[in-house]
Amino acid sequence: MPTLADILYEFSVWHEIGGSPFKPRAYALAAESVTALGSDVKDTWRTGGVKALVALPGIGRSIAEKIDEYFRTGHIKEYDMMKKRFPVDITGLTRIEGLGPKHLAELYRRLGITDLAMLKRGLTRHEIRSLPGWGVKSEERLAKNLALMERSSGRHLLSEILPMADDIVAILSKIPGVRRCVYAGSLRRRQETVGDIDLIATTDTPARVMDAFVALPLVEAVHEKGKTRSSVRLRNGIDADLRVVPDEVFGATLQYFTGDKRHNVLLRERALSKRLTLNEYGLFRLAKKKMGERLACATEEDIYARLDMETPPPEIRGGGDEIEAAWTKTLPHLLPYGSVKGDLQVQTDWTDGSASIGDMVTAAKAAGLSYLAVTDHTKALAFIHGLDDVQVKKQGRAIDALNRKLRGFRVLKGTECDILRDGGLDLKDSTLASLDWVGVSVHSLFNLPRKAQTARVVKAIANPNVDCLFHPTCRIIGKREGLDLDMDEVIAAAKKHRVALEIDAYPDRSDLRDIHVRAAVQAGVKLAIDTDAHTPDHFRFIPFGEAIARRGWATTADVVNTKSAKDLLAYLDKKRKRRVS
DNA sequence: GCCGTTTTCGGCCCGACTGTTTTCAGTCG
Repeated sequence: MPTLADILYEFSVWHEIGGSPFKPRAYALAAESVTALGSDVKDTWRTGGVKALVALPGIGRSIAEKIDEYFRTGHIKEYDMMKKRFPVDITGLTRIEGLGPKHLAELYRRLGITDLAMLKRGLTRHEIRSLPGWGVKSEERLAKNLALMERSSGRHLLSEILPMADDIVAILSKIPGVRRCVYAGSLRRRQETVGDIDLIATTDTPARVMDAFVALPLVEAVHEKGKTRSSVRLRNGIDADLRVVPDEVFGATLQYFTGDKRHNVLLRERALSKRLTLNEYGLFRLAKKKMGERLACATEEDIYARLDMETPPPEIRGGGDEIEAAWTKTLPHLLPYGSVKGDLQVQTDWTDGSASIGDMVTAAKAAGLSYLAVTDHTKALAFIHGLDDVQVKKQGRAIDALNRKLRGFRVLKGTECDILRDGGLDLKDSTLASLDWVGVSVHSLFNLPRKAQTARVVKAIANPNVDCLFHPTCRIIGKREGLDLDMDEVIAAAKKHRVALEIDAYPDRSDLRDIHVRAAVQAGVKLAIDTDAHTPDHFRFIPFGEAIARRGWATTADVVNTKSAKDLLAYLDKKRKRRVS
């Protein structure tokens, strides 16, 4: 059975083929909404049923009932019927650039093409060029884009793409005639994964800049090349789009291409309601359905201000309630980059880290931090020689000795204590009570059923010696789904026991993710932003953790390690009085 | 099908690029 998002997307394509004017958009937006929520759609449904689903953006009565049917029965009758009448691998085929609903319908009706293999056969036999509206060029283009799709590397972790994007921006900035150059899109919004690189350049000589762009050595193939927009495949398998505009409309273009799509649709609808129209060249008055005077274009702030809104930071532009908050001028003051003062999850060569405590301190200092917590694994992780109670005490004495030598930097004694099968902990309470910072986490039995897994985690954080739940869901992006946890229950337990939830910034973890951060913040649960550093080089992940916090609407006050070491220890002292020793 | 600082009815974002078209349809972001 395809995923829920795929099904909604296929409905959208299906209605597009059928010529329905507005249903395609409705289903497409619902599909995006479901994708953005991930597994939490099912949680929402489980706790609130159809009624709770309707409250989600882009989901109304009709779609909510289909989702309900999907979760209850594993099928959607209307979808199955649609599939019978149009047995086409819509999701698979539309991954090819330039192949949309109308073409799919044509290929199926005239040639019976339903999947990639049949499409390839049609291409080699040159059956496609003779279809009405098609020609040799469009057939060749389809073949080229199919090959590019097969060699595409899919979505990438933000941390992989960001340095690459910085390099490309630097290269483009040197093209003669370029005044400003930045990246926008999902990169600027700091989404956890990025599909392509959206670039904006301003210039008075667009043609020259475009010629230079598509001729760059790092460009492997050109999808499109126009006067103001070009799209290319880079040699590393990633697509990049460049938009070129006059410098004076930079703000409008930046707003437009930062997105996301739903945010922009809502914004433009809001503009329309004020008899204005918004595009990548500015915000204009609308007179007799024609564009009139330009009201704003230089900066994003100008545009939002003319719509009587605050400017939402890019990280929270998702087409949800940031629009409402911007309108009512109640946007939160998100935690600024550079706010984290210490890293509270660091592994050393006492277990599976690569460097000594001293070397990690040196690297943390160089990264601008003023403290770190040494949190080596515990003995349940035998294969990496996790520490037992005696070794933890011994490490503590080593840290005391190191602290006596350090100036302007503090090393906290900590642990990443394993959560055992029954929710018990891998170190004695007396050992835990002797530490400055106790993190706990799951490293085994990832597939326990939801009820048992939730009970296990909740029991662990109910231990009064625990300060933080590390990488709470244990997902690994692209590899491991993560624990089946009732996050509402975990968040409620964290609140009750005053345990912080970690934002593990290690790129393929990114755990908590944005929506759970948001739920934690709304519940008044504190967060810790850590890198999970295993080498000195890993402290560079901190901004990625800060980005997740920002996407979850967190402020400085929500994150415990924005405090100085002294304030953090004072804060933890209040908890320590309740500890069992 | 969704949605509401104009609305429970009647609206629904906007422009660039391509190819096959002599004025536009399809696709994309």
